[in-house]
Amino acid sequence: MTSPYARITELNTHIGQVVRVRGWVTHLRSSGKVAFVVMRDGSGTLQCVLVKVSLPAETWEQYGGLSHETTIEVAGEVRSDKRAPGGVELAVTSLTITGPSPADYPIQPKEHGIDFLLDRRHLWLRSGRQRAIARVRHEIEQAIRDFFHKRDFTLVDTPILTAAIGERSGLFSTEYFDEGTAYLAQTGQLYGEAAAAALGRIYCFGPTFRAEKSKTRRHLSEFWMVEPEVAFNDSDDNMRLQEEFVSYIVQRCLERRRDELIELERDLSKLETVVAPFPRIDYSDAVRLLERKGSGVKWGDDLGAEDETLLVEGHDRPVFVFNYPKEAKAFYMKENPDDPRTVLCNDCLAPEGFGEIIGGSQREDDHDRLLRRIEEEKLPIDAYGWYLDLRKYGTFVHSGFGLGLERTVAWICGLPHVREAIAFPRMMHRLRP
RNA sequence: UCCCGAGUAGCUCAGGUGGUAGAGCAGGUGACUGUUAAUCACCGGGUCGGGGGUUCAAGUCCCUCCUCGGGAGCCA
Repeated sequence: MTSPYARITELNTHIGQVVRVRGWVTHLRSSGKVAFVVMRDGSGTLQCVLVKVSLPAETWEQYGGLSHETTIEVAGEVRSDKRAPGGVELAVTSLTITGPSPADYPIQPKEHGIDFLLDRRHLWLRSGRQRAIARVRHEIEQAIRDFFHKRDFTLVDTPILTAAIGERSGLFSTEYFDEGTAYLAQTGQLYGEAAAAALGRIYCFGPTFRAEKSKTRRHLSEFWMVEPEVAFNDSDDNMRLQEEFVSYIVQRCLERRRDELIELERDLSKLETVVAPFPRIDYSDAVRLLERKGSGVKWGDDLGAEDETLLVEGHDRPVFVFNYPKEAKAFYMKENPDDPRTVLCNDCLAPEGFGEIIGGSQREDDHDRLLRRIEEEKLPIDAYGWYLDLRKYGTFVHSGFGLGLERTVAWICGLPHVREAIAFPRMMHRLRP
């Protein structure tokens, strides 16, 4: 009487066989003498059919003890049936409750407020939409690793606890033994530059932290970023790498996560056009274009979220905006030899108003110019001694970029807010669960 | 930090000009042999975010505080 365990996703290879399935109850429907239990095992969902007259009384009794999210083990014959969602169902002969669930399970198959759901994120993750997002995110992460691995990049894990270094925006800090204050990393880039001089092509991929008191659909206090750094790549090489990278990720999701994207009601035609090369707009041209479109932006300003949306209007793939004014960008970006007011850098703006997913640049490789920029920004020179060494001992042209994982997940899945793109989002007003 | 918006049943919300609260879903009970977020009947469920004020009377009007959401700045 011990039939084999099967995962729901593989049941169509067991038609006519008796199997056991373990999982959680997601829906209950009863018609008196026939009852339906829809269950989830993590691999898929399955409709189980219980017919009163063909079941032992105690098995039928068990049905009455079921509620939403009860953990059960069922056994029965796998049947092909047009009336079943997915075309396959289980004709139950025995049912065991292995984990009861009280009747007050809070998440119903209906609309809820975002605050309510985020307070119950640990349970919300069980819903179909959240599972689809998790699978697309996984595919994106795997695609990122495969892309770089195939191109002979070496993964270098950079520190999360750092001294004061990186960018200017808000830092999380903590006491660090006798060394004073440590800061949670906002980027692995500077360390990536050091590693690029050792290994040529590297990338880092990990969590990063920004303490800005920011409350918008594009912000998290903790998010994941992938940052490649390539020796001897100039800014043009850098953009070519970006467009090939982004196209690869999108096409791979279309190929392997189509079902999830359809469940998320994503318009796939908007993703199918994401193929390199991407259009490129010089910053100064972008400002002129924005002025014509009625934006209040002036040369020298960074571009706002609304400007970004205006720039990608009419494009069916991401758009590069390159060579921003020096003042709008970080100290480590290389001065543009053709226009010293600007630096060799680019943003990559996702279409449909999803905004900036990549920031990249060629790095300043001239020791003295970099030193001057550090002084101009009034950054603590002591902390940057090792970074300047990279220019002192065998300087080299190099470029890299950072791609925000959650923004990319949000774009590909069509999510209005990045908070759904990560299992347990960290935001200004949210540290738990 | 600034600008909007919202807090009413477990959840999502409705409550013209002030007269001490209502729906759907969820929960409970019952009916139903093929349901698809099943359907139908009945039942329980509320310090209307906190405090203060105006008034015979406040969910409703005024003040204040709190919490949250959306956006801005900044960024991936």
